[in-house]
Amino acid sequence: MLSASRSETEKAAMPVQLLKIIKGKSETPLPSHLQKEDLKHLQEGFDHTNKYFQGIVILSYPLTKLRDGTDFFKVVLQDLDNVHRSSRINSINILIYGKMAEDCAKIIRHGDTFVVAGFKLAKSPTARQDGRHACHLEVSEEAGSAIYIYTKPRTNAASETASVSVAPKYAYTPLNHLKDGTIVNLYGVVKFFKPPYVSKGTDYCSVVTLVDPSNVKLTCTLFSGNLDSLPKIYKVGDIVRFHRIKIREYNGQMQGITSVGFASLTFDGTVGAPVVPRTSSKVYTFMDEEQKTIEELRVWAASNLSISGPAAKLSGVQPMLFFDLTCQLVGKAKVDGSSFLLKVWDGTKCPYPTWKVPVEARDLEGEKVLLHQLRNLTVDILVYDNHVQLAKSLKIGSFLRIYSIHTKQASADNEEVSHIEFHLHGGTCYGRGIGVLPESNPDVKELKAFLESVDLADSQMESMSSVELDGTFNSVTDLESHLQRCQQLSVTVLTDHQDLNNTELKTILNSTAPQQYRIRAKLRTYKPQKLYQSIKLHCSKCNSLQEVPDGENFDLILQGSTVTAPNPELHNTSWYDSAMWTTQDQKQRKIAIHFVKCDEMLQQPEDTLLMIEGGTLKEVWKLTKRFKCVIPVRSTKDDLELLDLSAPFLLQGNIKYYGCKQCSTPKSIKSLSSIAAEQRPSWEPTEIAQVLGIEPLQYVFIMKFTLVDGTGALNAYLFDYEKFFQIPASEILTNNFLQQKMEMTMNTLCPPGRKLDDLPWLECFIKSYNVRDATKHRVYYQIFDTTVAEDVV
DNA sequence: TTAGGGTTTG
Repeated sequence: MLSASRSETEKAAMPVQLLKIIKGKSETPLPSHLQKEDLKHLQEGFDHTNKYFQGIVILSYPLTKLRDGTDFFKVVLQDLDNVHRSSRINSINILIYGKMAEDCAKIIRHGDTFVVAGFKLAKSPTARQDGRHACHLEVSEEAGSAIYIYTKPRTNAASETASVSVAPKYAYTPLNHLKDGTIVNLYGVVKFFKPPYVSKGTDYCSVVTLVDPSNVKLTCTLFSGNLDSLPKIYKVGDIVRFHRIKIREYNGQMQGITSVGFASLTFDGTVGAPVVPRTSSKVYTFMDEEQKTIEELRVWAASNLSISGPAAKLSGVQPMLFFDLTCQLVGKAKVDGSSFLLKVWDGTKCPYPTWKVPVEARDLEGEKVLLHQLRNLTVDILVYDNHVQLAKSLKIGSFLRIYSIHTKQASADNEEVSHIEFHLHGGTCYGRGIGVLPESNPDVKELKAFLESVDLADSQMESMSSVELDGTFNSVTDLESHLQRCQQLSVTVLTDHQDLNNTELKTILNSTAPQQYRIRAKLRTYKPQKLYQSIKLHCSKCNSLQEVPDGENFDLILQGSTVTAPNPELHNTSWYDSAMWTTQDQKQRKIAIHFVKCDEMLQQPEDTLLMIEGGTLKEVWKLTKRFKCVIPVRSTKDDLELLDLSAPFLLQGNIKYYGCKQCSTPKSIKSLSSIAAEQRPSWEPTEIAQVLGIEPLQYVFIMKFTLVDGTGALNAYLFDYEKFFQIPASEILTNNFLQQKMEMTMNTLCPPGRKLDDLPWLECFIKSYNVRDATKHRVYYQIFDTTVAEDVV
């Protein structure tokens, strides 16, 4: 009986799902706009928009149907925060209607933590009899409610005996085990995608190619009449979970296609980013196992998926290329039957004159004042054919990613100089299309912050490339002569091997690896174009690479650590003095700072290492300005300990030092006392890491250079801590001057908008090496013993 | 049904 209802559950396309819980705390955060509401505030007349109520399931009733056939499910939640208070009333009835009732009934279990948002509050007709809260909460999908259920991992045995229902346990098929004619659940890393577009039939279509650690590719063709139910993929590297996708053989290869009940979750593929699913489902399962899968796929993808294409800014565009642009829509206008105009900006200025598509003023939608203010920063993008319908529906002010825009150099008869045109051609090759990004997207947040910082007075200047603004070049003529010089001499030099002769790229490409060569070539293009994206963290022990975590992530970890108050028993020891205070605000946060003594003496602030508990990001940051080193810690019962290794284990100056999660075995904080015993400790990060059992990660530039020399083209990787650019990779993220310097260097090595003939030469030393796995063998190239020429930097 | 990845030619 039970097993029958279970298979029914799985067939019924029912994503009822659970979020995971660890150490009593959910790791999957609720949407940030939601705020917790106390039981006592659940009263008529209060505004409950953007509020959620959370309680423990203490009772649930069988799923029933109302007279009109609607499913109905009632649960009772207890507010744990109120259990020990004087108020007698600490439970409330929740009435659930429709599909949500059915979904919840299937997975809910006594003791689960139940979160409800978007509820309607009404007088409870049974309050007198049941002694519960005077109001009840009504929830349904139609009312826009959302339910999140946090559950502890349940064993199969537990679910077999669960009295209410059985949580569906999904099995996921690796991509190398897919069989024709089956319907499966799977995970994959997005290798390629076409954002949803209007098909020639009745539906939207999105094509997605996935890979997984089996190294097998699967291209899926997804259809839906509802744009929202297609996966919300924003970039290559995103991770998806598909439920109930049908597998078919097509042209000798497996292919995925939507089947009844298809559902998807999409996750940011960045290592260390919060694991928050993007989905249109209000209710879905998500447990420990799933989170682990995402984290593993991220790590796998970081070292196995090629770095995503250039995410160019308008300031970095070159003629005759295709690129993706993240931007904001400022205006739009109809042009003719087969094309439509979008006016967008990203806060930077295109270094070339850009074309303006003539349209009737009355056809132009958008705020006139803003369109005028931004006239020198917006560009006109003409979209064609199948993209017109979607473009028409876009809202002014929304944030877009336009994929595979084509830049074309052209000149009108009445123009002396050529201009650059932006086209989004018809068709969907290479993922060409338009995607709308939500405001919660990290790239949008970054763009918004940048747009807000743009000084419109500056943008009125006729030309604003970073090179000219830098002040090094006083005029365009200076820049020209500088570049001319670069065309004769090499812009890079070898630091060794000067006696070797050059080898043509063609010869290298036809040779076996491993070997080393001296080459003379031009840098046709490079990735990533956003230079800060070239900075990664490298573990020299396990050789892994990871993204540099963002400040937001650190802030969250710090916030999480304030849950544990400093333990006064650990204060004032032989090797540190402690100070503790409580903030005066509502939160009454406790902060403790432990000043490490050297040779039993306190040092000058600029020589002092301190440990902090309960601090905010801002406080930690301020301390780094005044003290030599800051180590964020938290109290345990009998010792201080480092925070999670997703946070820096040490901050020194502007630099955050991270440890490798895989290779570190954190030791007791007491180990630091061995350095503190020295008379004048230098507090070297490597030494601190060593005594704390941390394998430090090093900041490194990773770039892919496409080099050409007339005989061939090859991609060579640059893996550089400092030597090539003569800029320490560890410092560039926090130093504007160094960022400008690096941008200028790249503009010299590969000046934007130049024909191949006009590019400067680079002298490089490269080595080839083999990379083999079960199915493939490839030869890679890496640049080494090379540096940017002195008069370039 | 639609599309089935591998740039338009405005």
